[in-house]
Parts: sequence; C-alpha cells; structure tokens
Amino acid sequence: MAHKQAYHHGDLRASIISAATARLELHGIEQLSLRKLAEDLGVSRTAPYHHFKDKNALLSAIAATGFENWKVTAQSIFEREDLPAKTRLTRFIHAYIHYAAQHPQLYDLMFGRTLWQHNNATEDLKAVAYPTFHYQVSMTRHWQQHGLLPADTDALRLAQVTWGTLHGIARLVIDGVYANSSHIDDMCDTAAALFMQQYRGAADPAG
Amino acid sequence: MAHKQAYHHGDLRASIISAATARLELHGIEQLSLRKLAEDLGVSRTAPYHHFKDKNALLSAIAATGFENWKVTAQSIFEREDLPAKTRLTRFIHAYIHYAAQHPQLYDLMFGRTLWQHNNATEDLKAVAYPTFHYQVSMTRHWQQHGLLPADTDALRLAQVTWGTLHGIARLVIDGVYANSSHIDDMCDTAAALFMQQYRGAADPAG
DNA sequence: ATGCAATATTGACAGTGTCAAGATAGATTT
DNA sequence: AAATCTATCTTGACACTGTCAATATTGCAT
Repeated sequence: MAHKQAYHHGDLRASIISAATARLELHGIEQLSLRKLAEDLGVSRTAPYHHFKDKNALLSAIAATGFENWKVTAQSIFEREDLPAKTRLTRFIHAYIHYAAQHPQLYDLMFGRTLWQHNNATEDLKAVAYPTFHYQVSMTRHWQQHGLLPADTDALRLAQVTWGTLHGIARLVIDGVYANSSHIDDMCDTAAALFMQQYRGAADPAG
Repeated sequence: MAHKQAYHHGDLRASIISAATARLELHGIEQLSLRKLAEDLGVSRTAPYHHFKDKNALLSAIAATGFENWKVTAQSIFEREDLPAKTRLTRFIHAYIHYAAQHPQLYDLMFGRTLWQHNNATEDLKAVAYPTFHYQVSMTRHWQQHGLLPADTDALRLAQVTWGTLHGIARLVIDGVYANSSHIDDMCDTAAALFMQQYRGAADPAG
C-alpha cells in the first residue's frame, strides 16, 4: 500500500479513514485530531485536506462505512426467512443494541448530533444513511403485517417510536447515563415484550 | 447585582451560569467557550476558575439547574391526582419530549455523553440527577400497578426501556437525525399507544 | 492596622482546525 | 524526450481553545 517515505503517500485517503476509525474506537471522538492523525501517518498537518474538505468530511466518511456495515448485519437478520418473524424481530433488537455497545464511538458518530445537527453530514453520507432509515420503516411495516406490532398505527410514526426505543436504550448505555451494559440483554427482551404485548401467547405466524 | 467596574464582580458565579445557559441555548455547546463568556461579563479569562474547577464543573452546574426545573415539571404532572392515570401518563410523555424540544442544548447537556461518559459529572450534579432517574423508576412502578404498563416486567428494566423510548425520540428530534419536530405530538401519541397496548378500550381506573 | 483568604489579573503553554503560498512528483500532452 | 498540467504534500501562519503559574487587589476578621 503505502510507499516507504515517498513524497506522495500513495493511498492516504484510505489510510486516514482506517487510522481515524481505529483512533475513534480507541480514544473517542474528543481525542480524534487531524493533526495527531497526520503525525501517526508520517504526513504533514495539512495533507489530509487534499482528501477531505474538512474534519466533517472525514467524520462523514467514517460514519458512511459504519452504515454500510450495519446494513449488512440488519439485512442478514431480517432476511432469514427460515426463522419465525418473532424470533427475527427479537434478534434484530439484540443485534441493534449490541452493535451500538460494541462500537459506541462509531454509533455516536453515525446517529449523533456531531454530523446531523447543523446539516454537517456530507451528501455522500446522506446517500448511505437515509436508505438505512427508510429500511427501518419498511421493516416496521413488515412486522405490522405479521401481527407483531400494532397494525392500527402509521408505519412511519411507529418506526420512529420503535427505532427511538432502540436508539434511546443504545444511547443510555453508550453515553453512560444510567443503564449499565450488563443489563443489555434484559433490556432488549423487555423492549421486545413491550413491542409485542398484543402478540403474547399467540402462535407464531410463519414469514 | 454586579457593581459597575469593581475589581470584584460581586456575583460572578451566578452571572456565569446565567450567561452560559443563555449562550448554550442560543448558540449550542460547541460555541460555549469560557473565554468568550468571561469577555461578555467584562472579566478576565481565568476569573471563572475561581468559581468552577474547570469547564466540566460549569457544565455540571448548568445541567443541575436543568434537572431541578425538569423535576418540578414532571412532578406537577405526576401528582395531579384529579386526572386519570392514563391522561397523566400521556401528558407526561408529551411534556418530556416538549421539554427536550424546547431546550435541546440543555437536554443534551443533562442526558448526553459530555457529562456522563467519562464520569465528568460533578458530585453535585449526580446528587441532583440520580434522584431524577430513580423518580422515573417509581413512576413506572406506579403505572404498572394501575394497569397502564405490563405488570409482569421488572420495574427497573421497564423504566429503562420506557425512558429509553422517550430519550430516543427526544434525541432523534433534537439531534436532527431523522424525525422532524413537527411530528412530535404524533410520535408521543404513538409511544403512548405502544406502551398501553393492553389497556386499549378498558375503562380508566382512578388514581 | 495587620494579616489572611477570596477574588481577579496578566503571561504563558500546548493544543486545535484550517487557510495561503510554495514545493514535488506522477500523468498527460506535445 | 520535453514540456505542461494536476494531484499531492509541505511549511508558515492565524485565530481560537482550556488551563496553569505567578501576581495583584480587595474585603473581612482579627
């Protein structure tokens, strides 16, 4: 990949993203500085600016990779048509919170104010993120149709609320506000039970 | 309050908190700098350090006032014993999200990673915040006992999940991730319906 | 009045993101 | 092969940030 000490790094953009992701997961976003990053890569302070317009652009690129990875995981659960719908929904809930708990800094970047608050997100990031959000809605609609979630509610609103539940639990855990990470699975099961109150005791429909 | 141009400000600590809160709500936490704050108050850069150990201590103090205000609002709803329990729970949900939507920056400070992640919160703040968290649990237990929330679930876990739902919706709204603030009331009603699925159509018990 | 503690000040340091101007090297055209 | 173009990288600089150390001023208690 990278040459020894050439004037041109060779693959600086990818190297920056990878080093930044590593630093992010390890030390948190507060410690993620472009200058330190450049130093780690043996490159001048301003070199990254030839590959990213500014820090936000780099953060957006990191978040984008996170969305791509997450979508693979989500789909691999949602599309397991051999499993009962109820199992899939429960698994999805657990997977969501565990993803957040295992990549707290990345999750914060993907779903936090840093990128979304002042429209800081790059167009590239939006192009990856928005479909993920919409995917959440279509999953919700699917679960409504299979009787797992209340059917007499607008799918978009219900998706916002159920996603909000997962998001909120994830945030409470990763931000260290109140919940403890040792309670994760209990909370997931509780959330699943709350979602599927109607469904209790009924037979599990296929699909 | 403040003297004209005296060497000693007179009431600097309170002035800082008030100015900082105003700046926070107006420009966001990213723009909240101790130096600008000092300049606004006509005081040197390091003067605030005689009243707050560091920036975290100031932020903790601001958050603490937020918790005090919120607890008043929450209690004023919860203790309205003249209203049916279902109404109170619904009102509580709306009040929670509206509080967050009306004080987005303050909410972020109160319930965000800035103060809670690396144990940055002051002991003073914890002394105010933790009771608020526990209050949430006792409200949940109360609503379980009145049949509004599933009774066969551990109150602590259920509180974490229901609070998580509100927290998640609040964050999605104030962080500008997906939900739009014009959908707030719809989302609150959807959340209320999700919580009280069992309860549908049943008569509203008093208390 | 004297001394002490609270409060405020200037100076300094290390750190940040990012712009401007110039250097280098690889690719493209002539 | 030579010249030019363009992507890439560099140093220098600026305006910020939080915070420490040393110093000055003031009000209060003795």
